[in-house]
Amino acid sequence: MTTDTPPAGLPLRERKKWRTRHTLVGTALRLFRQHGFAEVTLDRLCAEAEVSKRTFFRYFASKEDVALHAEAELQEAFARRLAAAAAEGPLLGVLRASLIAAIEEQSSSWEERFIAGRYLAARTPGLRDHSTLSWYAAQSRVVEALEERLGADGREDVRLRMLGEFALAAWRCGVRNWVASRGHGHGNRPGHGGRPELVRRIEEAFDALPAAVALTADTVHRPPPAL
Amino acid sequence: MTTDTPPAGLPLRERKKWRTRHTLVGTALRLFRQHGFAEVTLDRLCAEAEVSKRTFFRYFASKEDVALHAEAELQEAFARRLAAAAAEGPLLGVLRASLIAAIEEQSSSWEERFIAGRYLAARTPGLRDHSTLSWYAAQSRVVEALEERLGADGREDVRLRMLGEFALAAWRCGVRNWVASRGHGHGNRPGHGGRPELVRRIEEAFDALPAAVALTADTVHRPPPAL
DNA sequence: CAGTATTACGCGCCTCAGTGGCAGTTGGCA
DNA sequence: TGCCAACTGCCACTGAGGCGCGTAATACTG
Repeated sequence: MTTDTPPAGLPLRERKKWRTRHTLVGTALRLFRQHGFAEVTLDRLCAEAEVSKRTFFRYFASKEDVALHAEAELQEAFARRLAAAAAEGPLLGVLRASLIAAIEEQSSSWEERFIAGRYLAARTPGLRDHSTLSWYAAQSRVVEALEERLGADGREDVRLRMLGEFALAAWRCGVRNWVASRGHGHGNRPGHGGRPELVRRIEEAFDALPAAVALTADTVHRPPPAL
Repeated sequence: MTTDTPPAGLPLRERKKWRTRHTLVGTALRLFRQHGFAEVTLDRLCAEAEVSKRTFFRYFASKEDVALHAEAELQEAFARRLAAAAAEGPLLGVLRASLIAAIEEQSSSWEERFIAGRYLAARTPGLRDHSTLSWYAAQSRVVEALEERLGADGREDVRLRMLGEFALAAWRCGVRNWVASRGHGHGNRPGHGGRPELVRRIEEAFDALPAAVALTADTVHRPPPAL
């Protein structure tokens, strides 16, 4: 199951922690996929991963967290990218580029975990909710950091907050359509359904953003009449 | 505590149900405000309201639901207004008008409950999350209804979904700044902090929407230098 | 290579939200 | 008046999440 070697150069203690976390995520995703998220109790998961429940909660704040850990990694990468990016030109473009870059910097084992998480979220309302919330929180953090950096005041100028919401909307919309399109393609053809496709969907959503503001009822695209 | 007479003309059974729900919401808000959301157990709440816990869950899906019931009412009114509205001109304007109308159609006892809920949510992460989720769900329902009505396909044209996200963003942003401004005004001066102010904040957010798309770093409003 | 300070871990216990079965009650209606 | 259906209460149960404390491993110091 992909690489399970901890990043070299870390002190022993950190390597152990890395392994514990990695084991927890791995066994959790395996069990959830086999038996369903709700059907796997934390007690069982902990028994399987050979850690105490007490320890589990030292690594993850909730049962949902362990299933969606890949998303948390992405959110962190996004925040890092944005902090490192130069704030020049349209800020929406900066947000967009940071998000795309964060996706593309992930490893292939991340992609596996991410897809596994989305798979679970697609059939588990509780997980969908958790994902929604975590992205909203990530967006809030990002906007606050940006406000700090630019010396902006969110109470006086709401446009920056709006930008955050836009980026979040594009992400959600992109992921949504990406997931939907993965269902149709009879299995996972290579080059279809992976990260490139996800990135494409997100960019599509970003592209549609400016035009959406002025959308009227009669400029809505309707699907071709069913045959 | 405001009106507690059930809407006339209902059959006896419905009036009883109305009273049960009303009692639950009332005692819940009172207890939560007195002792904090987390400190009040459902057992205690049910004892105080003189219903069994089993019955509580026939009325509300969760402990959070009863605290934020006012928001659910507003969401429903919003959906109704939108369904009744003519889909002409810019759709964002239709969404905006429906939301504002929904707020303004509420009773004054609703306003009390709404404010009480926001007060609690402001200091209870779990409630904030619940509110966030419920609004996101409401927005999804609204967009789906609109897609249905206009015969649009969300997979082909993401702009309609984006519109939903815009409206949601304006709501969030409006409420956020409304709550923030209520804290400063040394108590609740009449005409300040009520629904008119809330509506004003939301409209402000809607107004800022189009300009936000093109926001650049050097056009961000900065607060006047602190003295 | 001692000894000591940190830090993580496991165990057992607890609270409480939320669920399900089943029996009792009450309103609607003929 | 009596039946049916909806509603409610009681009770036992599961599972998430938290907490104190004793133990064991790692890191640091001389």
